[in-house]
Amino acid sequence: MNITVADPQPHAVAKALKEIMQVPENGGGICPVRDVLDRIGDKWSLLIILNLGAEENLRFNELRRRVEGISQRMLTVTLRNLEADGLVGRTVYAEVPPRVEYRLTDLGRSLAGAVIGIGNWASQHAPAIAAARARFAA
Amino acid sequence: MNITVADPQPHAVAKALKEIMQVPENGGGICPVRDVLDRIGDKWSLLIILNLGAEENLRFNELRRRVEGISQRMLTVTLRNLEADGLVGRTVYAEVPPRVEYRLTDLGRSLAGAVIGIGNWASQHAPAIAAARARFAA
DNA sequence: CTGAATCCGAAACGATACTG
DNA sequence: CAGTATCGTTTCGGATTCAG
Repeated sequence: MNITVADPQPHAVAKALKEIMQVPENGGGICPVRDVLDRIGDKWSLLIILNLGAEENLRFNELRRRVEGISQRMLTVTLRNLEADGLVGRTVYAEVPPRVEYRLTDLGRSLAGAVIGIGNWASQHAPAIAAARARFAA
Repeated sequence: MNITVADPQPHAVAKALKEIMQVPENGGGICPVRDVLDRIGDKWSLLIILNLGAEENLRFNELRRRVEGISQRMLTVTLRNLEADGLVGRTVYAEVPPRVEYRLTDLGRSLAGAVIGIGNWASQHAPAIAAARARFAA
């Protein structure tokens, strides 16, 4: 199953990109795309969002197992940032041992939907990138 | 104008994400999404791709002016990486003063199409993120 | 189990100077 | 114009330790 953007003509892509990259006059001079990419463009944010989007909710260590290679520190730090941005919600259950569940907010889930396009692209074109890299190395 | 993914049901998003995040058995144990995000998840790659996607081609300093804040060094470095990944093409004209044009390859343009979803999301939800951040700061 | 706090090395990044 | 080279800084992120 794939959810993809309709494959547009090159010109349509260019037109859409021109509009997206414009800096709104009333926005204080900052491009919203820049703003958002600065937030989720780090090493772990998108991976966490994608994994959270695949489930209803996940506990801290469940999430840690899925995001292979992430350290405890970075998972904590990144989750706090995503929480501050309103993309991830955090629920603490007063039990012992403690249980904490993370889930995407509505905002975060809408982002996950947008990121599916990247995910599909990555799944389909990873071999092409690997091939290009091998070619370039020579 | 917007090119968006069809707004799917939450369950459809989850199902799509589960498939995307799976590690293929034959892929040597690496998730293609991880692989791609490690490449384009740096500070400048996506911005360069988006700007190149908005035009047929751009010269070095044209591109530099559009990607506000990038240093000459990082523009060079990032362009070389994108070239190595087969996303950007580079054409040198033997003139004086020298002229070098950069353009997306077909592969790069297909990625730009996928990133439009993020761009649209960013344009639409940047205020929501800013609001969440302000709320969280308190 | 879920964190916070500290330390420290590696990598990313920017500034500057120089070149064909 | 379009880079390359070098240097210094900053930031990122991993390892470890401690705690509720």
